[in-house]
Amino acid sequence: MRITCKSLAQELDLAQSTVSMALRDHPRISPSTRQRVHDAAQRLNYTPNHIARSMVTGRTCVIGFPTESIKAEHIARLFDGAMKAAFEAGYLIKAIPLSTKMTGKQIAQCCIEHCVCAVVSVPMQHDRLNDMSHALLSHGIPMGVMANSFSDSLGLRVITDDQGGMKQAIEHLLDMGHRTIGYLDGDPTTASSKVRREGYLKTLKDAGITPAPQHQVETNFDSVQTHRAVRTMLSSKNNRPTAIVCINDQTAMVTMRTARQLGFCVPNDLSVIGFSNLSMAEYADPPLTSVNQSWSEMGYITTQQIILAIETKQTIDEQWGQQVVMPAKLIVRESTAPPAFEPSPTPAMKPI
Amino acid sequence: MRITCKSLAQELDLAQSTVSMALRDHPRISPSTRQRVHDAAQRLNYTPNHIARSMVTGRTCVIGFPTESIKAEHIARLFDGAMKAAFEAGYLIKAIPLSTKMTGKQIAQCCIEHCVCAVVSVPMQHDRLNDMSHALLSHGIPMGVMANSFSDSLGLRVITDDQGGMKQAIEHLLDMGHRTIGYLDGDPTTASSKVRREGYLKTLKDAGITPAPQHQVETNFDSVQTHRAVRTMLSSKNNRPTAIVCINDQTAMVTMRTARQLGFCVPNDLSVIGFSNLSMAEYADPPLTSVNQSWSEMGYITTQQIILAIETKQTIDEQWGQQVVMPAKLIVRESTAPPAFEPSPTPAMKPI
DNA sequence: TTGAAAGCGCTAACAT
DNA sequence: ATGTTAGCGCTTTCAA
Repeated sequence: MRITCKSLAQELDLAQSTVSMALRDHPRISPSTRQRVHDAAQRLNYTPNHIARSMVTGRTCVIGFPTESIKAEHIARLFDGAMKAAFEAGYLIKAIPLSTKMTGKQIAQCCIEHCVCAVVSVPMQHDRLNDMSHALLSHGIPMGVMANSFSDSLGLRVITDDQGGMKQAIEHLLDMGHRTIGYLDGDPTTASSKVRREGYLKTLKDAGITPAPQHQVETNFDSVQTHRAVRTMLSSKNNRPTAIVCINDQTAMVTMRTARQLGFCVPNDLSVIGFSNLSMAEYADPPLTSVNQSWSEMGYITTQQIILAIETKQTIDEQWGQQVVMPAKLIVRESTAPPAFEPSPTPAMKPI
Repeated sequence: MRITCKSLAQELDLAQSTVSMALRDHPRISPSTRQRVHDAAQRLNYTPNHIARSMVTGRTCVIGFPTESIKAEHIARLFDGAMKAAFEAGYLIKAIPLSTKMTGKQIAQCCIEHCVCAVVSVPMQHDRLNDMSHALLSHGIPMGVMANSFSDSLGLRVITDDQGGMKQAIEHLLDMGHRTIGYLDGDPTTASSKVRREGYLKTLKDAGITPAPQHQVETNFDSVQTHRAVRTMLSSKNNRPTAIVCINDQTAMVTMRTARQLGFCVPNDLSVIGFSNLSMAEYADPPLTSVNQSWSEMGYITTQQIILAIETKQTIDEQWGQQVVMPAKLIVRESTAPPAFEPSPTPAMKPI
């Protein structure tokens, strides 16, 4: 059924090893033989068997991508970048589906079973990542972590400059004249939340502003909590923010919707900024100003670097603790504008 | 370095084949030996080598998922579903990145090289799909096609009931009293476009309504063209639609934004319906009524069925032309409402 | 320049 | 109930 080196060799009355080498253009095969082999391969529709090759070389040219889901846009983009970097280097990505209960060690085990040359990981809890990293490295399998802002080092890390991104967002608002800037956090225990909030606080501090505690609210990434938080902030008669910066785009979308329900016009009465620049930012009304994170590029760079590490046979010590910081960039759209010159009177609140 | 059956066998002074069978709980290995082997495997941290297994069984338990990109939400969801179905059956998904120039035959070649047991394909041009399908099937590799509405059969197809979905959308509007319903198409040459438009026309016809030609516009999935089309439709003094149904959610988002720019209130002055129910529909303002396509489920079912085909060794004839139709379901949110009782006067158009 | 042989880690047929 | 052997398709010595 399937044409193999062996069947080609029989066909051409050559040794199987000769065929194998000819197909890979090994210099010690004469040009004429090489040509004959190539012709026959073409004619008989020979397809190399990468599995068999892996068997002997011990290298599969496959990168594992463990994740619980790939639905979320940022994960899909990481995967996309990883897939492209892999492809360019002659590698392929195998998705390793995870259940929430799997430990880091089990994930590593799973990757090892499937003979991946390396692993690139989406952000996950610190302990899990740490366990996985150690289990993997003890088998000599390098790991890269994408978009995970933890400060201690595990293998290669490629992250977004969260703090710098937040700084741009705040400075954009400051430049336009905003002085009362609210902040909607998600889950403040995550690493990127911490770093972003630091960016928010530090940039304001450098401008001589200390935000009121009631203007910094945790939403737990929940629409209802976000809605309530925005409503509370905007109801303040004498100290309402003229802008709200959000931990992500979903939160920003809910913020814009809530503001409009309350009779505020975005951006004239309230500026809103998101974080991540998901595709919905572009389609929002008004289009959402958001801090772009280069998800695809993070996937791409991580994979590229990890392949480099494999191919140059870097030792684990050499990879350990490497870090690449991808710049974040504020994409200014139409959800931000200078605050009204005179603090606009709070519009009549509509009931909800 | 890596513990193998062989090294375990040496350790336990058993035959390598005994170890192999014990690990897989073959009944003919005595319970005591089996236990010894399992204990040692546990202790020495043995990890099976799936590549080696594939080598001898000839089955890799890997499904190929060829695609140019995985960024788009619908593709990511198909992948997610496929990944989960695969996992449950002990399979894994390998992403096969495609460049736009690859022919169907080349794609098949690539899948074959990487020794996939089966292929699940995202929607693509008919000829490409057809070539791929034939090349694959000639090697005995079954293929499933997800979300591709072409009418001729290639392997297994799992599609959305596009026409039924569109019918629900139109009936929802008719039930609320709409009689002038615009339609924004994308690229009418694609199969799903055709089927959806048929759903639109047929449902209206059954209600005794023939839509005006100027209310059916092709946007080519372009924001600028969509904007222009909406503006034109809504400028009509005496025959403007009270609702617009769109080929996808992005088009619907632009429609809502354009309507608002023109001073129309969605849904009171204009109802808007999208198609696909991407996550942005939920975050839109107002939240977008949209026809849900079960992307994950399509990926899941396709993969499940194709694995079934592999494992029951279905002949190609048996798979050929199988089709599963997934129901579409209108998700009613807040972008649709009954039309104003008296045709509302066209609001003063704002300049753009 | 080419052929022969070994072996990657595993499974499965056959032998004991 | 366990051991021995062959072989999956390929790469890589080592011989000729």
